[in-house]
Amino acid sequence: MAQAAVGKSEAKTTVSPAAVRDAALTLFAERGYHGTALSQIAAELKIRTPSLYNHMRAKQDLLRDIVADTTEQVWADYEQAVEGVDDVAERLRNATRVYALRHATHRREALIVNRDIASLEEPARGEVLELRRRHAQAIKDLIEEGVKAGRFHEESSTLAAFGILEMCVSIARWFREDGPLSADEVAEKYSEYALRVAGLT
Amino acid sequence: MAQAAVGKSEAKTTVSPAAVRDAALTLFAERGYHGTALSQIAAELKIRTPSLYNHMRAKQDLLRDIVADTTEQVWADYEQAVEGVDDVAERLRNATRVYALRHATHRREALIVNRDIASLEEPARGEVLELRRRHAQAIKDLIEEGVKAGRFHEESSTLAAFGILEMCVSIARWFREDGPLSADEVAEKYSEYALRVAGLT
DNA sequence: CCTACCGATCGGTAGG
DNA sequence: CCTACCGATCGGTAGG
Repeated sequence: MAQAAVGKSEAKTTVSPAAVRDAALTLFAERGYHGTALSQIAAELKIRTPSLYNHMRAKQDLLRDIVADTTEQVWADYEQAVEGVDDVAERLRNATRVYALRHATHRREALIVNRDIASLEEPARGEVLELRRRHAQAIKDLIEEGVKAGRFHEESSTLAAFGILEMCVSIARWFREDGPLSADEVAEKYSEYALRVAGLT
Repeated sequence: MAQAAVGKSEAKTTVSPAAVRDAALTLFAERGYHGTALSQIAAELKIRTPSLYNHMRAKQDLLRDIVADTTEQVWADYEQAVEGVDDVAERLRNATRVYALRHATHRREALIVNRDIASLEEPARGEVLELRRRHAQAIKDLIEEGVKAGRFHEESSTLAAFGILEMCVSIARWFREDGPLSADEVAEKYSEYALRVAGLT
């Protein structure tokens, strides 16, 4: 909402790359990448379509930046969440808490990543998918480690890992900042659900 | 795969409305509604784009039929799954089992419903959303009923219901018919996860 | 930041 | 089932 800073007045708005990205975030999340025209992004910023090119290179670059940055941040969240935590149940709790939290605090980004990856061109697409695989594998490994340690008792680690992750993704679909629960509270609940799915004893 | 029945030979294939829908299912699921051109659907059927109009009225009608039929079947599945079942835990187990099963056996339909609803025009869009709300509310009601009966102990019925449903939706993203687990086995596991999230005692 | 404009492609129609 | 074709719109460029 970089746009909000200048209001909707007639004041000479200087559009920035960040403002273009923000408008793209909103529209891609609402209508999808292919469902959004650059003319709509321009209209949101109250400029003409060709003027967008002063702040970006191509429509595809907007998608790539959004998806790549978000995916990298998800992985960084994970690494930070488990760093230095010994107990495997706490590692899984932390990992799912930050993942859930990101889906509540970055709803547009999450919706785009989960919907428009197919619209992403190579090589970005492959890189993003690889990072996502690594994240899912890390969750799966945590479950298996917990089972071996006798803390969890869910043997289908792959199914459980996918279910846990997608449960968190769902937050982006319904969470509202002005709803009854804060992002932190929702993240706390969903990390608890994750431990139940893993079969915490 | 109505197309598979006639193979890829040069034989005079008579395209049918069902074949057009099947090709649309595959392509919409892969690339999204706006990411799929009618020329691509025609190419899949080895005919020219205008010939499609002998078997359909408009591109939007293809989407509407797919989404509306699928949503109605989800609701019918639910009603059948809980009918005549007294125990509330068994009702939740059955309801989530059939929902999970449908996402394994009708992957393309599920992906389209969960991705392209925004591309659906009114009034179909509103009708579909209403039926989906009713389904989510039914799951939520089951959880609350179970809590009152002392069978479950998860108080956040809304969060749990969304989490459970979206966990099942995830199946459409990764399930493979030739994978290690059958659709029935996956559905069984996920209905068990649902009971854990609900806090079955 | 704009107007003017490009080729390509879109969904869909006419008329066999 | 086809060819021929429609107006509209797409992402993007030229050139101020």
